[in-house]
Amino acid sequence: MSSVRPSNRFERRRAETRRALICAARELLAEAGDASASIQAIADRADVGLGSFYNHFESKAELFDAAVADALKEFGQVIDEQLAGTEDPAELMAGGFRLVARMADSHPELMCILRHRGLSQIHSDRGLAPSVRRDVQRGIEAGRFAPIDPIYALSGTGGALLSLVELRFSRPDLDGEEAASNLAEITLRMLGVPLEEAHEVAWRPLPAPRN
Amino acid sequence: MSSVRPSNRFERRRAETRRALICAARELLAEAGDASASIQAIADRADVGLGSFYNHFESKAELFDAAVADALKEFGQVIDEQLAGTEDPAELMAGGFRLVARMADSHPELMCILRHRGLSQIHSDRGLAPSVRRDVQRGIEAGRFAPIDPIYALSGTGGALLSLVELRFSRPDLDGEEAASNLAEITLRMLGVPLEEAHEVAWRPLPAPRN
DNA sequence: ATTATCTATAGATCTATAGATAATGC
DNA sequence: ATTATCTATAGATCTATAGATAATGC
Repeated sequence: MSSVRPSNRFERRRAETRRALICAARELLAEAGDASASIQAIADRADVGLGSFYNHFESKAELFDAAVADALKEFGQVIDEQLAGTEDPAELMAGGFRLVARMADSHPELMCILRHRGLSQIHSDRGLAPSVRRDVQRGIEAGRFAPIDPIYALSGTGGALLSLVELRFSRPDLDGEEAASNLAEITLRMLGVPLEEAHEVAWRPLPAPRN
Repeated sequence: MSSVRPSNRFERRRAETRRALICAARELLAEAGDASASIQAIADRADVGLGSFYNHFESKAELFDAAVADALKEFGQVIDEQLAGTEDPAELMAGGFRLVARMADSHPELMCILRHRGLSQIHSDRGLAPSVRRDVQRGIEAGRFAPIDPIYALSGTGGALLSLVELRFSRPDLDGEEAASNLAEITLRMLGVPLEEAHEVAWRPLPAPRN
């Protein structure tokens, strides 16, 4: 799964073309909110000949799927990295919500894609889902969360997270930090964390961002 | 807002053409999951001349927006009708979740549209949002739910509901009733309903469906 | 020699309109 | 007479490919 460093210049050049196409697709996906850009427009944005597209992808859908997967992967990496030092599953969950709200400002392209494609990826094995599933499992085992089939916990938390993303875009007038803590708080309740505890964790100061 | 009964045959014919176009758009939207159908294909499906499209809509997006609004309106009506006799806000909320899960089987077209377009409509003033907002408000006033700004309650419950819809489609192997009750239960917790009470309400027998 | 990329283009598809036709109001 | 609908089509756009060009491996 991990991308091996291409051995020779041919493969590097090929990989670079592919990367440029995926990057262009991510941009256009975020700008339009859908996959309506023409292949010509994608190739132009990637500064790549039209014919090259067909060297890498059989259809536009295939490229956009790859672009979404790429964006979700980066999304998961950013969050995981920022929360690497946190152990408590409840704090991890709340931290995730609050970092996502901030990413609406710092990584708008990523958040636009999540907003439009996230729902169908809630149970995907890429992006944030595996981490969330693991944290839920851990929280239940530690008695921090009430016992529940993780698939429902994942659905509930994922849905709440996506609605937070939507809220950040559709209501930019609202305070992002406040929205994130509020939604984090009620999501912790959803997982069975007592009311006072959920409140405390969701509004606790965040660990300082890494580099 | 309510559609007045057209007075003469001209207006009825015009309304019928518009209705056929919206109906066709709903079908194609549900089938493809996006707005990629051509205007020609829409007109064909509606059994209407291509030129007629431009008598009613300026662009494809305008028609699809109208189709989504139409679907959401019907969605709200179906749910409201089925839950007309229920008073308790917690029971209303749980009932909504469970009816939506059933509608994945009984109204698949409606649910497909909700699945792909619902997130952006969470705070809309059409569809189910106004009813949910009202029920949340009532539940807080009655002390059934913990106090919270309704916009966050709406975000959280809406997100959980949409993830239930997604789950019904992406995992048809799961028991729909069980999924609905589980997600209803944790959503009630989210609103501050005590654990045992949330469980009881979410698994309580539903009122018999009305004709 | 091999392989990726690029340019040019054929053919398909789509949008939007013009002008003809059919149905209704008054 | 008026208005909605329908048919036919011009022009734009898009997809996919064929063949030429450029870069690298061995």
